[in-house]
Amino acid sequence: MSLKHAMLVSLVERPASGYDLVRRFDRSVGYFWRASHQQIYRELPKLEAAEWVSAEAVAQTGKPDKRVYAITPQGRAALDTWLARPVGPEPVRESLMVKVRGAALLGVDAVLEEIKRHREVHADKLALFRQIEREDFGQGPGDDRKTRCRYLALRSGLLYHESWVSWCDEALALLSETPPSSDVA
Amino acid sequence: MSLKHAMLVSLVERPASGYDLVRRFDRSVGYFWRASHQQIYRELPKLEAAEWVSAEAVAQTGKPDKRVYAITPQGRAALDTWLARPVGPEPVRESLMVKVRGAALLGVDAVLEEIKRHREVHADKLALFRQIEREDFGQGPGDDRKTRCRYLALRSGLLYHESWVSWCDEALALLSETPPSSDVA
DNA sequence: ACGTTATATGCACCTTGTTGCATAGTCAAA
DNA sequence: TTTGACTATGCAACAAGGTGCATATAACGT
Repeated sequence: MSLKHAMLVSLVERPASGYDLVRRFDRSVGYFWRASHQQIYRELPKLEAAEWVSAEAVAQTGKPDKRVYAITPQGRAALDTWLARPVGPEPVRESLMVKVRGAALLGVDAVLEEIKRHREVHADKLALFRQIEREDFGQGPGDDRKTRCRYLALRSGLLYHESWVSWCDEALALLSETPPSSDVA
Repeated sequence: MSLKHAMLVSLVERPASGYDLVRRFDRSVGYFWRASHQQIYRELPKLEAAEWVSAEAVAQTGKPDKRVYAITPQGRAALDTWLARPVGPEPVRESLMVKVRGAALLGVDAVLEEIKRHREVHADKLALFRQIEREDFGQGPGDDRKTRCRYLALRSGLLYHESWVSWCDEALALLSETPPSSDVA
């Protein structure tokens, strides 16, 4: 429900083309909301039809023309409404956990590999986020609201990947040492 | 992609009707994979068409008739294939974080309420999971594979909600004390 | 001349998930 | 006797997301 709103938030900062939005989603916004370029380009005409954004064609030299979108007052109002509307946490969907449940019944080997792979992915993200924390927030979370919000977004990613790495370690320890015959014991 | 497989895993334990599956998803499986009854009933004919499950009509006294589904050897094979196929972590999609990013630009008040609500939800889950941990795993994670997998699923939920509660506390502290004029300072 | 990378935009098809509605039998309580 | 709770199963419409494919300009290197 909130791809539209994530795009609006991005457009509040400054107007952008579809391509710009894709890149923003790949960078900052993408830490907490993934979207493919197909999805984004598909939403833009809808946002325009709802008059939440206005579009302007911009000719460029040396590059293809582009369409630059800006948020409208109606879009801004829609965003305010959405911000005020309480929404619960996203429902959890973890296929890794489905596999762990499967491991209980079907054997643990394939899942151990999978857990190792997940650990690696999360550890990489964690290292990246820790580096950003050192570089951008070595002096603390900052004083103004904007900086602190960026800091909190980063912290959210940090805590998330930290807890996953911890879990993977626990899981690898517990499942590796389990005697193979334990399921019939 | 893994609602089908989550259902198969559930059916490996024992055959079940659609209604049984719904209840299992609401209870144990639902800690890491949500599914509505509409979704589950929609998948069942597809699983049957793929011959991953077989169905049998069962007449009951005192209750409506039901269709009981059991996993087939082909279903079991499909499940093994899926377990062995590496899949990355689920993409992150956190509308709360989109709102926090919005708060940086549009004001913090609505989002503070939202964070408080999230904290409450996560704290409730956490309390529940801690209670289950005490009751079922007071003596530790257990010795056999099945128990340990249940334990790990629980741990995953625990760590997840713990990290959210921590984040909410950080966020409330940082955003409450931010001087309201800081965005123009 | 040829491939690669970056810019820039999209369509088509399919799967997955949500929302609202619909039906029907049994049982217990009010 | 009606109301509500539990069992049991679904359809229709829509929103959201994923996969694959398609196109075009222009800079840069080889």
